[in-house]
Amino acid sequence: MSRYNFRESEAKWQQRWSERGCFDAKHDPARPKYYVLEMFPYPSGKLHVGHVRNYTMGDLVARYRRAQGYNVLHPMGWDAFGLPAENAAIAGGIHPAVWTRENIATMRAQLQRMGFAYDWSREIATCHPQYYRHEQKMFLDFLAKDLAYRRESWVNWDPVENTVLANEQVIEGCGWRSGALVEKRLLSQWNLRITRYSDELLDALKGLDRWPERVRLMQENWIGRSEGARVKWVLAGRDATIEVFTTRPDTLYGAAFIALSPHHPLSEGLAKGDSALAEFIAECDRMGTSEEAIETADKRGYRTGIEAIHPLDKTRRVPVYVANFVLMEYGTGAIFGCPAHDQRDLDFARKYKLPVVPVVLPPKEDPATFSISDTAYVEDGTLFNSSFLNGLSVPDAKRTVGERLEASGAGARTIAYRLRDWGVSRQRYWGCPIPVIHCPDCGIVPVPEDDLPVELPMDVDFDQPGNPLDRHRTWKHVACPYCNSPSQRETDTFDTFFESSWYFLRFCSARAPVAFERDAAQYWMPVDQYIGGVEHAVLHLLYSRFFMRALKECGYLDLDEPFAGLFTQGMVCHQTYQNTEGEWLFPEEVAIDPAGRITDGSGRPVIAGRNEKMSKSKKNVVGLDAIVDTYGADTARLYLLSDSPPERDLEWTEKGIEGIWRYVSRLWRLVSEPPAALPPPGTAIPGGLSVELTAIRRSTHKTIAAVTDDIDKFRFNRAVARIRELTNALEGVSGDAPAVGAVLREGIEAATLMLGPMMPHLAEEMWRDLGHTTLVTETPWPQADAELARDEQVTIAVQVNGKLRATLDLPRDTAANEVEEAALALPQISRLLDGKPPRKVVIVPNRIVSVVA
RNA sequence: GCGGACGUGGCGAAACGGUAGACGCAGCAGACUUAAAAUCUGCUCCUCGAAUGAGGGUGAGGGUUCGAGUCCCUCCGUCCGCACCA
Repeated sequence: MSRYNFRESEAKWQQRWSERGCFDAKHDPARPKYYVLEMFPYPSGKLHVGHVRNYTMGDLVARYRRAQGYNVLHPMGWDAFGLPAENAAIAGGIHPAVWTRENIATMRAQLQRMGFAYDWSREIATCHPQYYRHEQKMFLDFLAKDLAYRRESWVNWDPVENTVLANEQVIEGCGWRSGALVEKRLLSQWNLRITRYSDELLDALKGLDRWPERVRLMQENWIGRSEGARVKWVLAGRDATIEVFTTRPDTLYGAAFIALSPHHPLSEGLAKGDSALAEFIAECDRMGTSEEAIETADKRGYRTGIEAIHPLDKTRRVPVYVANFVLMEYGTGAIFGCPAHDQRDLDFARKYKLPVVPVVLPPKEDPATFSISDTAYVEDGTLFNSSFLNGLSVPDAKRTVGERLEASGAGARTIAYRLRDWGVSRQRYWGCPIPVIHCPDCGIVPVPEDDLPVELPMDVDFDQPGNPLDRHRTWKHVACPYCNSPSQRETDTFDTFFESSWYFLRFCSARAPVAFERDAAQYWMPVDQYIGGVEHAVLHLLYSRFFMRALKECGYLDLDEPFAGLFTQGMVCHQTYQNTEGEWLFPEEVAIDPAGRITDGSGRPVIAGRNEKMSKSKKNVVGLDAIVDTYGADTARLYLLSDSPPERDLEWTEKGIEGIWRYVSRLWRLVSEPPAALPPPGTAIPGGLSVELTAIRRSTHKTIAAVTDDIDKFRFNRAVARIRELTNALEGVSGDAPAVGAVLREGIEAATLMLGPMMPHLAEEMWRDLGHTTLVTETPWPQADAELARDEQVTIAVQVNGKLRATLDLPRDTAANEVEEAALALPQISRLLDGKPPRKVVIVPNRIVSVVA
């Protein structure tokens, strides 16, 4: 029995595809295009099987769409700037550029071994000056349109590493590497004005009907639109006002206090003459911003002694507090508290013994007796204790009070967003330099376009903590391009999400002297199918949507949304193992001894832990190279597609991959030793087939229709199951008549073509063995013949009182009265009816007869 | 606290409101082997039964329907996102 030699075969077909340029995308407006993209990887080292699941899905889509006649763009590149490269430099003395280049070479070779249908002529690496020069230009354009600006903001500062940390890099208030307690620091940082598009980004989510509902919801919550009002409160005895933001202007008559953020200008002003307040503010700053710090901290306030005059009733006054729970970054940095109808305000009021006056009466409550105890009432009701608002519902009261505030100039209805502008400055070396110069005379000036790119210097050292650009002897010292005074370059670099916010545009014309050619982008964009992890739901996926709008405003192109279709795939998981000391073990270090115990190979016991996402730190990774060496790329690909629905997590098991390998061998045997002799390609199938052969043909055409539908709907696991059903049936075909071979050939060819996007190498090998000289890669997707797929005989279920009692084989589309007659005549049915006529009979054509006794 | 998703055999999972468990993994039995591996064939939701068969079964409870894994309500559990957002 011959065995499929995947080693030879996979290398051979990869070479054929590459020589023929099968996957090079050509700009051709006459043809319908299809842009498939998987989120490009960070070149972290080596790929493990967990990494390649989404590339396998993307490749399936790309090859499938190509077979359907689309002009497919399917590129690959490298998100090549980032912290791990610098860490490698610090730890191993290797330059980040070298480390990154080597990793890219390794990972590119791994992807090529998998046989992915990428257009490698469009490969990009974001750390290349020919890439990042364009985003420096974009930044200058953003500056000109006021989409980029510099502002002081509070950041996470690691005092040991002397650098800013992202929120994700702060673990329980400490730096993830140094372990040092992270401080809040006020630093001058570049920001991108994403908030200019808050409303647009929110509204356009509705149109993204091929995005997962979950991701749209996450973005919606992240943008966090709240309708409310700004209300001005005049301070008694002072020539000043406080503006608060509220979503409940209807409860204004229930106001019991004003609370200011510790960073509110008024708080800071007052603190200058009030050392106790200054101390209170300092204490608030010391409080961490971690989840548990917020969870456990009490709501504390400092009473300033100032009173504010009620905007709707000049005779009423409320005390002004500075409170630790009020955020300067949201709304106006000041609130009014209505204890009766907000739980947090109620807790604060009880603590500081402030009055609790209900102003919304719940239905069926008596206004004379209704009072608030320890739970605020937040539902709808009828306004009372509220002057001109009395008797109104909450929505009506909101509108009425809004109109009144606007008429008197004391406030206005407005909308607040949770979304903040995007801080893009990083005190890092391995990133794109921010193209500005600090001149003592001209201030901060942009680098002239002709001087771009501002390239990273290569001669840097990582001996000391902090940003090497800052310490570089010459790089940062330049003359001001406008007045020639000695000046300094900005030494911060961009957040690496800057690069990934537009790389999909670069792929449209990857070697263009501009960021991207407008024509190419207008043809290829938007990405028709984007595939990646859900962890980017509000980061990369939101930034990219913002970039499209910002680039449109700067005249780069005329499109809003980058990704028309989005699919978020599940993770690949594997069992974890720990020894008794709690150290993690790689799967290959673990063995099962004859007694069935799990050991570490030298006999010491090992504890099998949870099934978790493959990660280096828990060592539950399966190397890609080892799998491809043992089973081949196609086997790995089919396993990743077949075992779980694509959106769900997949458990990688040795048994599972072995099962796929057995299937690969069976497929190989199906063509190399078919159960009946096959006629040459193109042999017509004779008429007058036997019942058995008709059934085989029907399976073939049904399978084509079902698999096509399944792939369209991203149900890859089901598509694989259908193909297996078909090949199982084909294995059972036998006979000597010429029609047998012809029908068998039709089935095997269809299966081969359908397997093409999943197991491209094996499919090519099978196709050639079937006698074809063409490539599967260049062969159209098979077409189902609806006529041939239709059943002539159907099995109809017969229920009595909802319970299945019998089945009935009848010709398709048998008349209802005949079906009913046949069903009632069945002995099992007539026995149950006991001679009485049924009360009711429901007939669903070709499916079911439901008898009510 | 707010928002969302999910709950089906030993396991991964299928199932336009219409025969629950397709397809596969694991397991059991058999064939081929001196033997093992590989391969092939059959069985495999639970209970009763030698068997035709009968009864039960999709986290729990209720409802709608001729008919509910699927739709509606209540509850339990798991997972995810956001979280002092006024």
